[in-house]
Amino acid sequence: MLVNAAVARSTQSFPPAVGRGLPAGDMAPLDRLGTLVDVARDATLFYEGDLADHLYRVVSGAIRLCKVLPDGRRQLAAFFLPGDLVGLDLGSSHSFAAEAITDSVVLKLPRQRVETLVGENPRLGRALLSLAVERLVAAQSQMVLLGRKNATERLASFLLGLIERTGQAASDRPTLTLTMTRADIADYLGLTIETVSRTFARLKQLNAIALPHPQRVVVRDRELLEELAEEAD
Amino acid sequence: MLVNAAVARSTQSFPPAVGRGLPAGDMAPLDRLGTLVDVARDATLFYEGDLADHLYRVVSGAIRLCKVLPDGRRQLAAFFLPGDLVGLDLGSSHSFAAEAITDSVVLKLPRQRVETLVGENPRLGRALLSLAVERLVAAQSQMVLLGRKNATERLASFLLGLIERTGQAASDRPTLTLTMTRADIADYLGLTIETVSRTFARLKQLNAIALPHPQRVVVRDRELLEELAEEAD
DNA sequence: CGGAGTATTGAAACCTATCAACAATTGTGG
DNA sequence: CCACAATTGTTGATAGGTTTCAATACTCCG
Repeated sequence: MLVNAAVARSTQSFPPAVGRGLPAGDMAPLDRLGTLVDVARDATLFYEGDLADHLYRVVSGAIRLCKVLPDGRRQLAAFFLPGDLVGLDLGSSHSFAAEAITDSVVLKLPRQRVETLVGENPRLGRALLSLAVERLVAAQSQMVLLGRKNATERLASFLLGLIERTGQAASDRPTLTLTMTRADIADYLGLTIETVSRTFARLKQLNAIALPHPQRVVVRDRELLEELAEEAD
Repeated sequence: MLVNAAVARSTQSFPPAVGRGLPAGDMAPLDRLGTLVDVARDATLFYEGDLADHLYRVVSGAIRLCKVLPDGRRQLAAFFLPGDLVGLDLGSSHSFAAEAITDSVVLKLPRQRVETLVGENPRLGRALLSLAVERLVAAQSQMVLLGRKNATERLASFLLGLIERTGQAASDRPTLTLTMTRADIADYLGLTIETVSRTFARLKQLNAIALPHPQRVVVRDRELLEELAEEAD
């Protein structure tokens, strides 16, 4: 499951998507420590209930944060892409599990080292606070989606969010590669896989998107997608 | 709307419910600055889109954090009780509005002062980070509720959460006073007022609660309520 | 090429929303 | 303190979107 990867330390820079809000380079000190770890598809970074004694930075691949209810219902709270930090709830017990959606590489940072670093480097502390707040705002916006939006609005919002996060925002006809399955999307949007599938069909029929392949989405009409998403912003 | 209150500074200590997780007294420095402000029922602390240039601490009353979609659908992201901090997303634009549920008093802290204080006092920064993470975890747990739970499970979870937050946890037969209306509860749980009302009736019929008054809930069977809530924890 | 996993599509059931009427509570003024 | 009006909450009947159950198609890979 968790296998040490070829230790390619060096001063490599990770893709964006981290402190998309404010401080960018302030997170850099974190990359100086920690070990690179390979995580196979569907392997677990940490389980719900585990002590949160490590912080992870996604180097490549994709991670899902999820919880399973006693009767098997599942809800995803977030998708993490390269550059993202996983496991901010340091010190407590994880209330969600983290699993690899595809074969991934993560940088694993011991909690203690992180805290030492934060103690020495106030800017890093500030950057982490900004990041946590940013995540909180995103979570609240997902609460609006889950609480009040219908299936079409949910999927449209999801696709628009992916466009933002993957840096396709500038493109006039953004193309997305969905690393996650319909089940993951469904559990993230609070729907079933069947409804997700039907809703993809609806978006296709409305000419908002094309679906040359189940995993490949071509946005044909971004404005329409935005109307369908009913974003308040 | 926003009226300056009698300036009762002093070293009064606010009710708990703040850093319920880890650092408690580390938040204290915040109370040294800022002005007390009266907020009338249904008045607005800040609107969605406003620049977040103040942090608020609830002294008395209750605050709701909410967003309204273009067509009028509303979703609440949080209820804030005495001791809670409102407006953590300092520096950006508020993505949610904050409104008083009842006549309330809040301590209003200018952003700049807060940031200065954080710069001088690393423990405060750490406390704010813990708080933000705690909020994030709560938001994620609310995502499970909104995405996967039915009406009964939602209301049961909501009542149990209130018991925790209001310090009734120890009581064998906790009694809650609901300061918010059915509409607020509905918009927090992603339901309609009718469904909330019917679900209260169901909980009453199951003898999980008694409802001597629409605003007063007596928990008659906490274990049953916990079973009904289907909490994964 | 064939089998496992994944995605799509159809029909029926179910839970919640909607529309509507009524009851209870609160607040106000006489 | 009562009466009325306005607000808030409850309850009923129906409609509707999503889920569930089921069958079929597609994709990936050995």
